[in-house]
Amino acid sequence: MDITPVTRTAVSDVVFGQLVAEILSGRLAAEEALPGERELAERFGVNRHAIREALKRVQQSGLVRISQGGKTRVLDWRANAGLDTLSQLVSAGALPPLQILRDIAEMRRSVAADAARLCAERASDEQRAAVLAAAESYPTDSASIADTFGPDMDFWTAVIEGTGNVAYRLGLNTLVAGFTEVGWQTVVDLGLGEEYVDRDAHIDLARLIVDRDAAGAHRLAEELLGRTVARIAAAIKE
Amino acid sequence: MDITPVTRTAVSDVVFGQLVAEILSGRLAAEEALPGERELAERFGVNRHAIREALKRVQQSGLVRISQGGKTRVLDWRANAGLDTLSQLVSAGALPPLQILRDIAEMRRSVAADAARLCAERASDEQRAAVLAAAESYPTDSASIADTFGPDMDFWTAVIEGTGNVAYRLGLNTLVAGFTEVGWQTVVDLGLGEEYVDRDAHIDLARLIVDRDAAGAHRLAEELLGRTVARIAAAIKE
DNA sequence: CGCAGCCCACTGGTCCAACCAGTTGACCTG
DNA sequence: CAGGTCAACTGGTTGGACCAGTGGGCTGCG
Repeated sequence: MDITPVTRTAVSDVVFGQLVAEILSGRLAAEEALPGERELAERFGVNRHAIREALKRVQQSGLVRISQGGKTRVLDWRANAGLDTLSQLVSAGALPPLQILRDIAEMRRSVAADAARLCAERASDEQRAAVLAAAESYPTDSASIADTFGPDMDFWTAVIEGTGNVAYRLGLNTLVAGFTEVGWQTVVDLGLGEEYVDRDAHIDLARLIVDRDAAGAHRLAEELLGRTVARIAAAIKE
Repeated sequence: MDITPVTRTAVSDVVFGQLVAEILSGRLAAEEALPGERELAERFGVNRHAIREALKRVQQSGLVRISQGGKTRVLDWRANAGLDTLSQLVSAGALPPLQILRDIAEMRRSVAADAARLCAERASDEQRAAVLAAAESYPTDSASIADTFGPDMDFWTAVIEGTGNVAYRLGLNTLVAGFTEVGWQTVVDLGLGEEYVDRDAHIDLARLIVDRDAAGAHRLAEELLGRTVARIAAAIKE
């Protein structure tokens, strides 16, 4: 027997999801006017308040412009949406999952590589020790990719924590959210993520950081994360 | 006479802002329970619906966990908030503006440098031409920093557009939003942003991109944006 | 006396209905 | 025909009622 916890979804969440999908997929073009709240409420078969809760969130995402008295209009999401919208792009089916995966991997590479450098440069002794400890928590060889996800998160979180850069910290959260949305089932299927299992490389990287070898840490991190980028790029080409 | 357009702020926006500020500033600690919606409505002096609209957005920002029947609890924003929360950090006064500025500048450096590389590698002819055109639109010498903001945005937008990386595109939006929130008054006051005015360097960079010199473009972009990072770092030290 | 189990008070979720407040354009007036 | 007026939209706000989970206190059985 396979039990999954029931997921009770709030109506406003459903409305939000559908509106976002309409916009990101381009079915609602930029500058186009949305139906009025009352009409949306009728069409969705829900109360107007639910529509408003959803609409406010769509606005927060930078996807529409709401103005009292006037109509609510769609914005060009590429020019106005924030990085947090990344994860919605997947579920909206606006872009092929593999492309989003590649984009995430590329951003991760440059951000994490720089983080490794900064961490080596200015992290405290405790923070650098934490990085090494996280690296050593990596499972040995035979572990499956799924089992490596946790330790990998811990490792990079420790590195980024060592930089003291909030933007990197929050950016990591967003990228992980986007990645999760794509689902690492895709990752497993494609045989991506060899890098994850490379325990030794992570320990080497941690040592470089502990030794304050900023340049070396930067180089190794870039190489390490570049592997994933290359794999995805290869998968796309097929 | 100095006329500023009146800004009519929705009550739910005010509530949202205050709640976010309470959380980001740490006055509401993680795992702490928020007052009930009915009590919040009474304390803010607004209707419960307004509270709910705000609360839903706070949830979307990853700052609270809402559960029907149970109480709404605060989350650890460093571990759960997305990059879009960056701009709120400023207005909430959770962190010194200069630190946020530094963090943004650092992230911009690594992202934009990588974007320059990728753009040189794989942008179409039209896209690379657009980059060059944007660079040439830079004002000459005597322009003030404020006047350079527009052209600078255009230039980097063109570069990132050339990479075809959505994550970079959306990330740029978020970083700019955060930067704007800090207010470039701070930037001007500190005499930061010499880089902005360096028209020649941008044209050189554009040429490297047009010539598909990925490594060269990466190096120059990193140097160019690194100037800002260094300036801010120096300002912080004082 | 101890504890299982019920029950109610409290949480958030949804709905209905009304009214306020800007925006817009059709229409009427001079 | 130019101008101003006003009514019919738009979103913004309020009140109140009720549904639906949660959790702790109380009750009553063993």
